[in-house]
Amino acid sequence: MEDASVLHLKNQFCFPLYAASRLTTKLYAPILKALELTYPQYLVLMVLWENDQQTVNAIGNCLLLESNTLTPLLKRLEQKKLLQRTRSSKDERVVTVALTQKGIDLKKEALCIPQQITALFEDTTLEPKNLENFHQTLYKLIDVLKEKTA
Amino acid sequence: MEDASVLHLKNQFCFPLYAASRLTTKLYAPILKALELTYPQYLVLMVLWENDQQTVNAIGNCLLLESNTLTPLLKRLEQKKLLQRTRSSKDERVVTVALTQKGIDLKKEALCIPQQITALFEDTTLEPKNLENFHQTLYKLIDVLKEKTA
DNA sequence: TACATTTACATCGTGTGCGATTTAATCGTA
DNA sequence: TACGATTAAATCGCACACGATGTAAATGTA
Repeated sequence: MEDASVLHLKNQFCFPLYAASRLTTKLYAPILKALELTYPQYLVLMVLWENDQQTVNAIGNCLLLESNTLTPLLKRLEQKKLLQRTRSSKDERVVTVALTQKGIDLKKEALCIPQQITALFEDTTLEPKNLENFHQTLYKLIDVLKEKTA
Repeated sequence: MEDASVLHLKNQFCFPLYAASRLTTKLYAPILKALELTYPQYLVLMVLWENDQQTVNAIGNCLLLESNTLTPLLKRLEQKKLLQRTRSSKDERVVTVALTQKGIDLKKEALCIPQQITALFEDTTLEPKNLENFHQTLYKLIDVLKEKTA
């Protein structure tokens, strides 16, 4: 008997991560559509709402993304007048990203989003205690993966 | 004091899922590159290695993907001579996907991949017991998300 | 001060994901 | 048996991701 079961989807942890991530994005989509945002755009704004005036590099460190992904994304947010990209005069290589007033104001609209998402889970059997463990393991996993893919 | 901490990345479970999923794909990339496969292509092959001769729909049910994503991906795998797409004669709407001999043979090369991935985690502090819980919660989460995004 | 190296961002090409729509075939039902 | 509804893929357009490369500015060092 050949033990090919190692190759079954159920026995790997890669696939469920991939599936859960995509489904989560899909869960946010209708809520974010009201703000005319995609999920990655929402992430960038969360980073800036927490700390305004960051470089492309700094935003990338928070989200684990690089300029090849961020530059076009930031340009789209700039076109929506939510932020402004300015090349630093001190170091011409650096681009600083700052929220516009419109971008700052959008935070008020976004404040209710976490609540809306949480509400979707209220009638489910996902135990908060398990979720706490889940959250911790997820971050441990990320740390390991960051090291292994560096 | 405004409680904007609900919007912090650390307090959401959406972001770590997104990050872990991307990092995992990156972990597989160099290993899959030896087989000239992308990660989603590898997933499709895993589905077919487990059960050959499936419709586009059936593959999509396994991976939670639809024809708009699968059709181009399957065409690329067909170009690589790993599988063949055939429109069913019984029901002309249905396309059946079958591995070629080359596709079947590739399974032997892939059998060592899970082992290689596992080996990368051997020196880490991720407890197998925690990972078991993690895996379970992940699948529960997927079930809930599937329902909520249906 | 020259100049190789490093750094920050941008650009390019390829491959997903996915909402929306299209096309063609089949099904259900009057 | 007509014919509207449903179904399976495909197509289209847009927005990521990301490896590889390019460009310009800053840095380190002889």
